[in-house]
Amino acid sequence: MAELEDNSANSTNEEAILPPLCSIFRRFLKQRGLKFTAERAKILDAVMGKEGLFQAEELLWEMYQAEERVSKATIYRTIKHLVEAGIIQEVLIDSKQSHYQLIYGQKPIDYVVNVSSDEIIEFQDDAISDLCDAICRAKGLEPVGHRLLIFGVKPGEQPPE
Amino acid sequence: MAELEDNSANSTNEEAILPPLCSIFRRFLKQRGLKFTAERAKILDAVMGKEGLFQAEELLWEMYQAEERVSKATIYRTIKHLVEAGIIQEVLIDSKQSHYQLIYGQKPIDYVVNVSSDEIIEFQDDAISDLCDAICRAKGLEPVGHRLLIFGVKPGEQPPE
DNA sequence: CTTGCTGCAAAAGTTTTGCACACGT
DNA sequence: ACGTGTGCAAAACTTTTGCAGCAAG
Repeated sequence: MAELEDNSANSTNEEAILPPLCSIFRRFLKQRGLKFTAERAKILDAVMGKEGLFQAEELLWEMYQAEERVSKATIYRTIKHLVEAGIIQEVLIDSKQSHYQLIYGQKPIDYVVNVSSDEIIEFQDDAISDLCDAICRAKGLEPVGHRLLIFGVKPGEQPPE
Repeated sequence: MAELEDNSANSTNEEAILPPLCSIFRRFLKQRGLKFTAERAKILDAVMGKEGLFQAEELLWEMYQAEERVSKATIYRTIKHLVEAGIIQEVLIDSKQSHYQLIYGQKPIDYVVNVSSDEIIEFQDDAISDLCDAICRAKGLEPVGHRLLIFGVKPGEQPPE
């Protein structure tokens, strides 16, 4: 089995000292009586290499290119586990396809979507995060994250009133 | 053709005096050289009767029950126009199915999702809306809306760390 | 009348599942 | 050994599209 290097801290998250992602995942799997297989290791590796958003088919294609052949079914099955492990998050941008992003050890990333051009701008804003946490607690729940898309148009191109 | 009653203000929005939704939609269609048909009228009617979230198949089923038979294809085609007309909004909750909600004349509704139970709590918060608008303008875009989901767990049931 | 619309069924695209065999623990 | 995982291909589902006849402007 391909033992993973300990490249847990990816490029967008260098400040915090966190347990290696690979260990996190193994612990999660063990705790559920699931197994850490070569395929899951490869997929985790591929996910760690992604910056920003990615899609299941994209991952499949890139792994195929990199000669890391894993079946489509396994990708989808593993993505589910990664989401449950809190390592990646599902970000819904359009309804046709799921997008994911690495979240382990990262602050929540939100998006401004330019509906005129489909351009997507990432941002992080503590005021938003704090407000979301407060709202969540006000509803009696402990916040575990949020997902925010803000839609805007280029000034001058108002949408239908 | 079934001429619509002027029931434009639905139950969750009684304060503002807005042009009837039906007129809004007709104007939108005319402006694009599209036609206002009996089917579109029936679908708009069904949408106006919905409170909160709904799905395409749900609408289809309810209309079927109400003897307002419209084909699946027409539902989907009309939903697209309603979104473009700014009458309904797509709300992405899970990646399997699109959810929609009436937005015309309504303040943006956001959601707190209890991931332990899949319960969805609606809320409105001006601070969030204002902050979103400000962030959007800071990116050089004119805000047209946003979509926010906050995820929380029942205290005591922390998700995997 | 011209152009767009509808319904149907088939297509398309993503995600899931059944099964037989292979592999962690 | 036992219980999961994997790959494959087929299935399941939502959403889209082509086409022939129909209807709105």
